[in-house]
Amino acid sequence: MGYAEFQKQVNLSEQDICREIFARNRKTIRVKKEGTVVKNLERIFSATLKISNQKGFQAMSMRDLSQETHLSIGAMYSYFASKEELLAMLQHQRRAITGRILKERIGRQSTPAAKLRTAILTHLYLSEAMQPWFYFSYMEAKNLSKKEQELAVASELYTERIFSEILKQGQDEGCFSHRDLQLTASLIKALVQDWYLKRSKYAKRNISVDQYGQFVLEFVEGFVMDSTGNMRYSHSA
Amino acid sequence: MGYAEFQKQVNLSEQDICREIFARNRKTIRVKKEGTVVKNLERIFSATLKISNQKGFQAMSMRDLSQETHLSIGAMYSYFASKEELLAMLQHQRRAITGRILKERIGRQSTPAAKLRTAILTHLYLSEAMQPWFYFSYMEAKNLSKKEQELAVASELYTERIFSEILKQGQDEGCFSHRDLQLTASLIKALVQDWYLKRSKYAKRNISVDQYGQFVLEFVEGFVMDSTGNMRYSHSA
DNA sequence: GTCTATATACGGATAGAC
DNA sequence: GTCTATCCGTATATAGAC
Repeated sequence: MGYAEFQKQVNLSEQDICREIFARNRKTIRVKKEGTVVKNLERIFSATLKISNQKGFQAMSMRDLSQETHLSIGAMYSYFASKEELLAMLQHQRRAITGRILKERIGRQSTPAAKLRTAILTHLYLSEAMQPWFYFSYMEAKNLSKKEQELAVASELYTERIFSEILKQGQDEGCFSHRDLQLTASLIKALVQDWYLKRSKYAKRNISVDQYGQFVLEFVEGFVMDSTGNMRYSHSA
Repeated sequence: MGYAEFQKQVNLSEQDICREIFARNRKTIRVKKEGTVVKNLERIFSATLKISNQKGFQAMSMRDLSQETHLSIGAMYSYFASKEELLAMLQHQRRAITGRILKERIGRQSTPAAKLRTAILTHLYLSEAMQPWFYFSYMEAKNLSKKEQELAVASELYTERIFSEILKQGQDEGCFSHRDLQLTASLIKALVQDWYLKRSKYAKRNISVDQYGQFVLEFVEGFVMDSTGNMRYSHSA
């Protein structure tokens, strides 16, 4: 699976994302015409991500946002009740999409080796397709309310657990070497996260997401696979 | 080399750090008595790190800081000209110490294998001894002025280069396998950074910095070392 | 050296016209 | 649905007393 193929299979346009957000928040959004809502939510989210990822969410004023979206401050407040709610919506949506797609794609694989590859690449490709969302989620997590912070931590642990359970299954079936499951999972996650945290560095060096993914796979598989190399015969489709 | 040994060899008390900051900023700091300055700088920096690492530097008000330091706002402004300068001082000091100690300790090693171990562990132990500083540097880098941001990026690339040059030397001498130098260095850095970025997670799991270091070494060496295992005989003292 | 009081600007949020 | 005008709290920074 390469990134191009992933993009074809998974629909992650800004429009689709905003339609989903509208569906979830139909009660609180005062504007009712779907076309209008989706168009303006796209502006609001993309502007928020752009400005926040440059100078931080706290430092972004509603006036900044108004200028970037070409909407008045009053109009924007038809779509969320407070700045904090805007932050929470972004975080929530990122988590929902990640969880859903990871689960779905890994579920299609049968062997632990294929699952591990799929988990790493899917996570990586998701973070590529939604890079500003992932970067934002990471950097702004500590500005959330206490309750939302707990959700963010839970989500982090959830994806880590996906990795560690695959590793466990592989160990039990004898195709992975015996390593500390939790620590291995943590390090894998760190490698995947570096892609979206330092994306401009990799862009400057002309490293594509496919190259990065292959490299991480080699790195991880060298550590995790048995020396008998039983991995070689189980590449995923 | 374990963390305990590192701590004995390297002096990184808050007091020493603040004395160094005073030395560098003698002209701009209006208070002149060294004892007073060092005492208050300790308060100011530790409070800034504490509050900022909880809710972000932008979200920390001077009133927050005043309360935590038990200094009035006016008094604090005797030590820096603006909030932005306070941010820059923290960043600058962290970089200066990191660069100096990394260079010094790696310089003492002779073989690439020993250098690699030393580079990884020294970076890790530094980030442990100064965890709030490292976390702060990472999370607040984008709030710096453009000029300071360039310094931060340069510093990031500098430490990455330290890794890639060791890898290069190892390849040339035939004791490391042939991998993409820059990418390998990036991933090593990502693994080391995860320690201070997710420190509370590791603390909850009772993973010590020594355990983490050993695990990262295994992970990295498995990827980088030749299968002949010529590493085994060159552990650093 | 440190404090209190204050200048000045900007923040989020809302009301009500259109 | 969107805009303009405005409320009111809080921000950084400074002046001048002690």
